[in-house]
Amino acid sequence: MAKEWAPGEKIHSESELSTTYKVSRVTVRTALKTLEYQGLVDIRHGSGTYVNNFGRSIPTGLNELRSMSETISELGYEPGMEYKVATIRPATETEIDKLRLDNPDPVLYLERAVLADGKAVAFSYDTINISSLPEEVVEEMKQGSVFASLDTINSRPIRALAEVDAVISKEIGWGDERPANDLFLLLQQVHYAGDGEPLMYSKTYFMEGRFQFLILRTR
Amino acid sequence: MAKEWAPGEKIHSESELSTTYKVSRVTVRTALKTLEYQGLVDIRHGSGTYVNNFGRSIPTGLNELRSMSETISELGYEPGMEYKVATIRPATETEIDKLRLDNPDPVLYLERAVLADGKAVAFSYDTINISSLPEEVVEEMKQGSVFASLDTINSRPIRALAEVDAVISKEIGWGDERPANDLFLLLQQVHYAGDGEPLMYSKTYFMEGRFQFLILRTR
DNA sequence: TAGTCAATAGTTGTCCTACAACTAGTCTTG
DNA sequence: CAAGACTAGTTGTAGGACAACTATTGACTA
Repeated sequence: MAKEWAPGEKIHSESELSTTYKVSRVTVRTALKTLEYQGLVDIRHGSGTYVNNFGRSIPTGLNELRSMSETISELGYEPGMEYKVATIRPATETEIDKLRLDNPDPVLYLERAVLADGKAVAFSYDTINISSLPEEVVEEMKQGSVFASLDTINSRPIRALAEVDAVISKEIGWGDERPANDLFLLLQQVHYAGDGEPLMYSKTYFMEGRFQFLILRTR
Repeated sequence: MAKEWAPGEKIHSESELSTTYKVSRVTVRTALKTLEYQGLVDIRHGSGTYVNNFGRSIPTGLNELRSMSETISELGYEPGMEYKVATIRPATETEIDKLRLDNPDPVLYLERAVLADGKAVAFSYDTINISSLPEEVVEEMKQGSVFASLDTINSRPIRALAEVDAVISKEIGWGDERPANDLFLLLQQVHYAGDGEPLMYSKTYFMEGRFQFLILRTR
């Protein structure tokens, strides 16, 4: 369904949409419900469906799960990654907990700088649960995009639970692009696969000001 | 509908739920769809609906729009507010923009400390659009909960667009409960009413560590 | 025996028709 | 002029049917 009713007003009725798009009203309804959950429209009983006033001005927010690279390229920058560490080592206690492992199984640990147009915008410390991944995919992840590699075996994460914190630390990041005030916004999150298994535990430290974090909150 | 299928497994079929709860399958479907959007269940075509593995462990996150008081009391603390400033004054330029006003109309400006069990957890700087609010409600807001007052005239915000930042500043907050490191997590948000009109523009500075910010991200 | 394939029962997705519940404007009436 | 009744339009729910898909079972084959 295309984005044709752009402004902030009422759109056609469900029955009308149903006939023009040649699908049942039920299908139209579920589609509109989806838009409502995304905060794009407002469905009012007995009245109609209205495009929300901010509408197009919603940039991609934290609610939508995207890889860093995707987000960056969508914002119009050239995404990149600079690998500092990429090793396979036993899981630490926190990682065993977060990734729901039983023992200190081997995990893939990455330290990377996230680049936009060649400039670092964040430093990322990621731990990937490789217990159920084929060898070649793991090798691939040591160099390329983690999400892209997971895509090839069709097990991209579909859900993530993230915690946000403000952090001051001299220990975070490297190179001469570190912020002078040691100030970061920490996004600490666990990514889950479709079957509910934890795939990745990552701590990403964003340099304040180089990134905008938006959240759509609804009742 | 109660939370009776707690574990991480398959729940009854839609038709079954439909008969037991004596509602149509359409209604059951929309309810399940809601749960799916909230990340609680996973609906698989041809197979069934499954309770997601983390299930009950999801605490109330930023995705859900709640008043500070509600959130605090849900976490088991006694909510409170300490008013420092409560005046009606002309809107500043930023406020005109955020609240979509035309002129420097009068707005209600509040500076408050958010308390949990009597201890400050955040400092809030709020600007409320009073152009379409009755006088007595505005008076009420100068002392009580803003959300509660809006409830009485049935115009509680149903949506908010929030931006998160990490902030270091000596200018934020007051009293001897200020953090020593001047570190805050800033939640800068505009609240919208059901008709899409902006109701409130607020900047809330949370003292790092006294609050947990969770976000559920889905595809 | 082991492996492959076909059949099948169960489940979610969509469709159709009908009606209930609600909204907002129009018209009537005092 | 104001208040209430009326009404056309819209969303919400109901029930029954079938399509599309999944996972298991059982039969057949190598």
